[in-house]
Amino acid sequence: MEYNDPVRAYFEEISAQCIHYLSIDGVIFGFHQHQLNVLLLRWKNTDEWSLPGGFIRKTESVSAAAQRVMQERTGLSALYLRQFDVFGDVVRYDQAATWKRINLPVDPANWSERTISIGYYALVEHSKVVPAADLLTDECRWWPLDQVPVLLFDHNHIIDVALQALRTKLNDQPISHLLPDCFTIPELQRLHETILGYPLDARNFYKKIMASDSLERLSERRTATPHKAPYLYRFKQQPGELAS
Amino acid sequence: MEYNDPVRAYFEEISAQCIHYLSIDGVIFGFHQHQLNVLLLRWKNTDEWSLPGGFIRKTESVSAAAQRVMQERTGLSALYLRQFDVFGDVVRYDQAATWKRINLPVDPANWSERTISIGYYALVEHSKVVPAADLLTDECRWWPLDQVPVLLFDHNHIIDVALQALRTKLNDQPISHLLPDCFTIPELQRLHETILGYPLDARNFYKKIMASDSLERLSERRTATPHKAPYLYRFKQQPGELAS
DNA sequence: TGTCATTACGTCAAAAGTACATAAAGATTC
DNA sequence: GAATCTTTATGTACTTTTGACGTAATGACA
Repeated sequence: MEYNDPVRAYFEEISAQCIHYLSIDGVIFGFHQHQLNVLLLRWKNTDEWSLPGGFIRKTESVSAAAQRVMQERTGLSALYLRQFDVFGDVVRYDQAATWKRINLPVDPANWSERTISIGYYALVEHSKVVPAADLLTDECRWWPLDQVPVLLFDHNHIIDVALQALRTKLNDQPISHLLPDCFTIPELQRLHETILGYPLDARNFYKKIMASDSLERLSERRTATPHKAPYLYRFKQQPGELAS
Repeated sequence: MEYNDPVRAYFEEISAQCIHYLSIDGVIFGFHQHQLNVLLLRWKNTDEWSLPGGFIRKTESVSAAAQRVMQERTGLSALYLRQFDVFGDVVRYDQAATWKRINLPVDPANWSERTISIGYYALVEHSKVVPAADLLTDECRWWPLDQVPVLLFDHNHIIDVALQALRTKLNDQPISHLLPDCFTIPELQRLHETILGYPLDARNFYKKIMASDSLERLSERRTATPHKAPYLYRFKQQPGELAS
């Protein structure tokens, strides 16, 4: 209806330059005000939301495609990305109903009958993100994880699986990429509590983090706090991983 | 050269019925004589080996395709499968050299310039497997993991990644699917030692396994052993997972 | 000056992990 | 048949990790 030439050109470009049947879905996690957030997109002239995603160009690696897609929505480069699952069922959601919800000018006989999606999650520093919508969407913004609406496609399910993968990862190692470079121990604790979904004992958390020997304490403290000023810390070596 | 009508028909069928650019590679692990083995295929009229693999039919889920591919090589159904990574680089290996090595009648301009592979590993009971070659191969057999030759494509790398994923999984839970239904504790210990790559203390291993409370002891013992007959055990509930 | 929430670090006991002992079972050797 | 040898099954003692809880210092605010 409201779709114009750029949109049609966009679809034609995808058709011509990208790998059919295969897409990337990205769960971009941010941490803000004691809550895990995910970045969602609102489709043009609708109230329907979905995860960011995209297709893989024929001359582009899968991980590069994931980087590109996530980068376009966040404005950030060198994102921390992890491939966590593949969503490859033949019928992943009600396609006819979905096309209706988003008013897409798609000829079902023409556009792919089926898409296999490679799931990536990204961990980003919330405050650095500048959300940007794409050609098909009007709005890109953070949603607190517990307020995410019923999404398009099977994206609620994909978020669930991504969160599960994130929790599993947290059991092994402290997670840094969701926080600014410098942070306090209590802030890190809030993050862990939020991801895990249950409270932790501050004293034991402190001990465990210290025992892991992965942080270095800076001389500064966090000022402008109503209480005792906590020390700032930084991860010793940014656990140097970029893509899968 | 040696390829005949069935092979050409096979390629045409894949072209017509399967999803291009996308394949499945399967690392089928077996355990035999204190060694981890993988099932490999020798390509027709060559001494070149590769992992089993295949393409995904347009009306088939990815996990079903993985099941089918692995089932065809092992003769087993309801395999324990895990998707462990996606291999999506644009250039995964030297394609021209590879086509030469396997003498395939492939027109490079025609056949896919690039394939993204979804990696699955399977854990199977070695003795139950009846290795079966496919149309493109002459032979299918077990290879001890530490004797695997230089494989076609990037398959040595894929095996490395699969093994790493398997080891990570082992840290969380004892692995059952590589053993027969009934087994002794020392046999289970050998398996764990083999996967991890280092020896374990029998007494501590016994204690840990017992503490996990996942085994039930049968009244029988393993006879025909040159030493004290060990008890047989079985996993309490086959950790009921089939596909991803 | 005292109150109060919060941080930073401490204590102690239970649980889990690690090193090392030992006795019983079955085959082999003398 | 007795002694030997290897392997299994279970035990003990010590160490490290984890979990519950105590408390003093800090800084804002009443």
